Amino acid sequence: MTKEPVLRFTEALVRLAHLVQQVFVDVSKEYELTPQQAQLLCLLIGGPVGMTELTRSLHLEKSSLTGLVDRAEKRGLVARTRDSHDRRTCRIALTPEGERIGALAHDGMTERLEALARELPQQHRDLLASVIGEILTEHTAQTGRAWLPSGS
Amino acid sequence: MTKEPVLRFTEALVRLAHLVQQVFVDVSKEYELTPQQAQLLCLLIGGPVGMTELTRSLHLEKSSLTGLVDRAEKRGLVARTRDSHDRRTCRIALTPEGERIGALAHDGMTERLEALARELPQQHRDLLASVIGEILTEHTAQTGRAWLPSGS
DNA sequence: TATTGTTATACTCTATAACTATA
DNA sequence: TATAGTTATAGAGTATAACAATA
Repeated sequence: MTKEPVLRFTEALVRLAHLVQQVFVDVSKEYELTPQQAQLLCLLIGGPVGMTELTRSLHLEKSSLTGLVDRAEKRGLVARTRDSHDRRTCRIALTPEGERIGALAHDGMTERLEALARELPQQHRDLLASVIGEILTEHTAQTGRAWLPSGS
Repeated sequence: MTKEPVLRFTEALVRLAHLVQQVFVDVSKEYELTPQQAQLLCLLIGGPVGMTELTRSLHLEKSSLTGLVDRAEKRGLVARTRDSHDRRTCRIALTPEGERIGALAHDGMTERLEALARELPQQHRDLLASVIGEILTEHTAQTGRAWLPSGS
């Protein structure tokens, strides 16, 4: 028999999500990014991504993404590249500055999230990651890209 | 020895948070609420709360909260009440309609989050809640209020 | 003076609908 | 015609700074 947890399962999930979100917001602010911009940068760390794929990853309408990319481009963080045979499409790539800030933000968040669990025995940490993994493999697409949000 | 998890700990946290957030967004939309309005309603289910306490719970500046409450009030979901001896303060309470929608949204989210784990053995679910509880008790204030976001 | 909350302003984020360019 | 992306527009969310009312 397992000990009855203090928190209900759903409440634990919601509160954990809020905590992670707050880390995201705080670290983004440190680098003068909005959380959405930080998420975009983290998503692009693995290499350029097309607009359509980004709308799916970020769960955004294409026009919303256009605006997000516009503002990130104006700040010199990303650039649109047209290197495909289909001249309608474009791919979004990090600029050197975007690469730098994106890496800093990513590392900052990783550090802060690790810190959340610094009192946790390694065994519990692995357990948590494993069980979360069970949930995620059922409910999110596999893309291999780090920090891809939930959706397909 | 514990089996090495498939996901790194921080990546598991981030992706889980995105998944929960998406549930929040989806369910809110079902009831024609913004996620922020839904969060506000859920927070008020336990009873009226003052503006200052709300800014802390929601991690918002007071002016941002004024706008959020204004819009929720205009939709008939909440009402400002001035029942204190200090006539500067006000408390935000759910209207009957807000109570109704808030309960529906809360239950909808609970249901959807439970569904995420329906393939998980109860033992794993309890384990997850326990370990998350360990993290939360260290990093969030105790208020006893359901679905309070991370902060104090 | 200090605190509580609002107002004014500016910007970001988001969606819907209409549009342009390419396929 | 269909698809990829942009533009136009409207509304929500957020922060900073200045303000009003109360303590």
